[in-house]
Amino acid sequence: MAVEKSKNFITDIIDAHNESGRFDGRVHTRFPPEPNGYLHIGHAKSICLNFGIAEQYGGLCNLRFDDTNPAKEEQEYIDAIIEDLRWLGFKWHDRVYFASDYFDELYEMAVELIQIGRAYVDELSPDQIREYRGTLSQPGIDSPYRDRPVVENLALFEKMRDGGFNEGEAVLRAKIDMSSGNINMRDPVMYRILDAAHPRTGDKWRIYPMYDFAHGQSDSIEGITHSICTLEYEDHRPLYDWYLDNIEIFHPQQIEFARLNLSHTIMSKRKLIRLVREGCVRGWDDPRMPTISGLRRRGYTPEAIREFCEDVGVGKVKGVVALHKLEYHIRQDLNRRAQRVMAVLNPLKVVIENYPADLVEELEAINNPEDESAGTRPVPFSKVIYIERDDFMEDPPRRFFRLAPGREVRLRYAYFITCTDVIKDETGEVIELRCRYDPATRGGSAPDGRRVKATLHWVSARHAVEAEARLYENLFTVERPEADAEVDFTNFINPNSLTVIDPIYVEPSLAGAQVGERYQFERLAYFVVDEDSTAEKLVFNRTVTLRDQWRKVRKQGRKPGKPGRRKTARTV
RNA sequence: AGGGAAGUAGCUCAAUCGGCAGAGCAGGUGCCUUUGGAGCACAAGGUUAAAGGUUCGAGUCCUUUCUUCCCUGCCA
Repeated sequence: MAVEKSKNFITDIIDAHNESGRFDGRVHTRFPPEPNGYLHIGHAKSICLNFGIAEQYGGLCNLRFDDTNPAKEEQEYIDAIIEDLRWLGFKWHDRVYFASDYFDELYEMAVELIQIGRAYVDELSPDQIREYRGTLSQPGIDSPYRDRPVVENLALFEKMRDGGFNEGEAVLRAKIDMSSGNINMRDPVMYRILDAAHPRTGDKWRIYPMYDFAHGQSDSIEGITHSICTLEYEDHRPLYDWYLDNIEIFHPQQIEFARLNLSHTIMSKRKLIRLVREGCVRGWDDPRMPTISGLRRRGYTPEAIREFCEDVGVGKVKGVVALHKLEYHIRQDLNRRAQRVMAVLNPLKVVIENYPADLVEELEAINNPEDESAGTRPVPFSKVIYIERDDFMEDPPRRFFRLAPGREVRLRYAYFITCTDVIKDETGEVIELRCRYDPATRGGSAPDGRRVKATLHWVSARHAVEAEARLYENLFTVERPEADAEVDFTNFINPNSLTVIDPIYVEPSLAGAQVGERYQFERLAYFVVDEDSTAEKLVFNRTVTLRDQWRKVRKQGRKPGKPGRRKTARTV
């Protein structure tokens, strides 16, 4: 497959570097997740960007875990992140690294900064450090420990490393400028003491580097040329540059872009973890979650996600992308590849009175009209079938073309039928339809050329397979659940985000469906077989509905009804 | 007078050296149809945040103003 040539402000910068020869034409990026949660669609944008740019320029992209905080990071997340990246289809070969791989080198670099008088051990308490830092509009004050001699700092830093201090009693700080307008430059902490075992280094260390001290140097060690990160690190770039310049090692270019925000969902890891821990969803891979694993279980394809990221583009403007856009891409992809089947979610029994009671016909159905090679399959037809309850109205409004008393419609791949009778229970609810079929319309077309306005999907009652359907809607009822600082985002959780229908009736060809297989239930939606499926019962997750123009028609159809209300209002 | 960044269609992004402001999605209208799907056609959508300046000509260059966002973890 050809590499898509995308152009954006980052490729402009790279092009300029290539012209000036700053990196000798080399392009080497990295994707640096912190293993403290699962990857989500926002990460996908960064992943596509970093791996995509490397591919586009014939360069490389490393996978590097930013594991500098053992208090928050776990092996479970490392494994999940790798699985998600693989699934998305990106390859880093053997270039998977960990910031913790560089703890020894980082330590030596810190010692070097102490030796040239640019770092010192501070014994101020955390609270004092905050006070001394000043505020956004007021400069900070130098720590009383700021001007210790080099030898003392060296000894103290060793003491930190060797357990001579407790957590919070001492930190190593860069000596930069306590009056800087950029708070990151007010003697930032380089190392802190953490009494936590690290998933990879065990208990070898009790001091751990801060992000700012680890990231740039890790980039440098790996020979990264373009260190692409999100906008909130713009303020950190001077510090990124300062460390590299003062340690005097290879200097990559940090570039910041606007991370992805999606409407009707949240992207903050801290909040996603709350959804999981507070039981708002069934786990990180709940199909309602914006996580990669959630989208996977929902039935999304890697291709659709990648197309989406490409479509969204890269810029520096913070905005919110409409969820519609993601849905557009999964429909686009699934329309091409998903096999069509018939399934009835909300059944209405139909008895075809003039059809022989014991006859079963095998009708030929097209598996995928978008892909002839997908072939056909037989679908059994018999006297009693189920149709969708929504496909019948006893008193149909204008523009409702489906079944109604006396009306003729097509049963897909089967026959034209005409509704002759409506059977109701004692409450007046329609429980069964009586219809007659035209034997001459077998396959779905009339020899006399007469046409019908609607085609209905159906399932033979005798042959129907019972299954469970899980219908998902947006997890949140508002576009921006995080926008209101006063109201906790959990208040906007959509109570109807999951609807379970059990049973639904699916055509018998689905009997052996495998977990992960994607289908289009004709006229309804795309579904994927969920891992909760058993030999006895299939479970289908609704990935995304088909675009439903009837909904629009119905909305407009209400308008003619409104004048009546207005009339009433006027007369009152 | 804290520091940093961003303002182009409802949303996300384009616009070469300064040369008639474009695309995709959403929304609208219509056509077509054995998925009311898919597809196709058409129309609409803008004082490029604002003002001033330079210029034959400014989204683009200069000045000022406005709005929004980020930054006061021993998180990343």
